[in-house]
This record gives sequence, C-alpha cells and structure tokens, in this order.
Amino acid sequence: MDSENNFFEKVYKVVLQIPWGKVTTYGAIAKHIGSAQSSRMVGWALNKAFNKEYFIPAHRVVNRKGLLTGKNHFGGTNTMKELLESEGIKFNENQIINLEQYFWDPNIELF
DNA sequence: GAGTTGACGACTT
DNA sequence: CAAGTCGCCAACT
Repeated sequence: MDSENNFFEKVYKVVLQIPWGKVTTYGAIAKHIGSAQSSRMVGWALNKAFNKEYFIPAHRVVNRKGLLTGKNHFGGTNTMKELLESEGIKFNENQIINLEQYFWDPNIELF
C-alpha cells in the first residue's frame, strides 16, 4: 500500500538503514522525510515501532545533543546504552561522546 | 468531537 | 550564558 509514503514507515526504513556503530538524530530523520521540524513525530513513530512485529534499532536514534532521551521508554532499563556501547560508542552517563563521529546523516548517506 | 500529550528542535527573552 | 516558549503533526484519552 502507501506504506512507503507514510511518515512513520519512512522513519522505520531510515532507522533500519542505520549502519552498525552509527547513530542519527530525530531531526535528521525528520528532515530526510520532509518534515524537518516535526522531529516529535519521529519519536512518536519509534514509540509505535515497538508495537511493530519487527525490531527497530531505536537505540541508534538519539536527540540533537546525543542524549539517550528514549532510554526512559526503552523498558526502563539501560538496554539502549548497552547496545550502543556494544557497537563501540562511548558514553558520558546518557550522552554520546563525539556524537559527530558516530553521526549518520540519512540525507547524505541515503540521498 | 475536542483537548492533551509526546523518544525534539530552534528561536526568543 | 541559561532558561523558557513556540511550533510540528499525529495519536491517545
């Protein structure tokens, strides 16, 4: 159907395309979709993503500051941080160190 | 059917 | 420099 044109489906698609050891931001995804200022919708989409049957690497999506804001929704555990650490990403508490080093921009990589 | 919330971001004070 | 407010759009109550 029009799944590929749906806002949420696009979000899922991009998040699933994030390479190992990389992360992206809600704003970047929103921009790639065409709603640069609707970064909130990206977060909503990921929240719905848990309702999906397939797993969405939402732990690779962080906010503009590199803060694991979604961690609170990740089952209330530190799964999000542990997963990213497993991918070689360093953290300072809940914030990614050298975010730009791990930042993966869908607008550039996917085009 | 209407109001409020929500994994954010950028601007203004 | 830091904190507060507005804007986006859809879903949930």
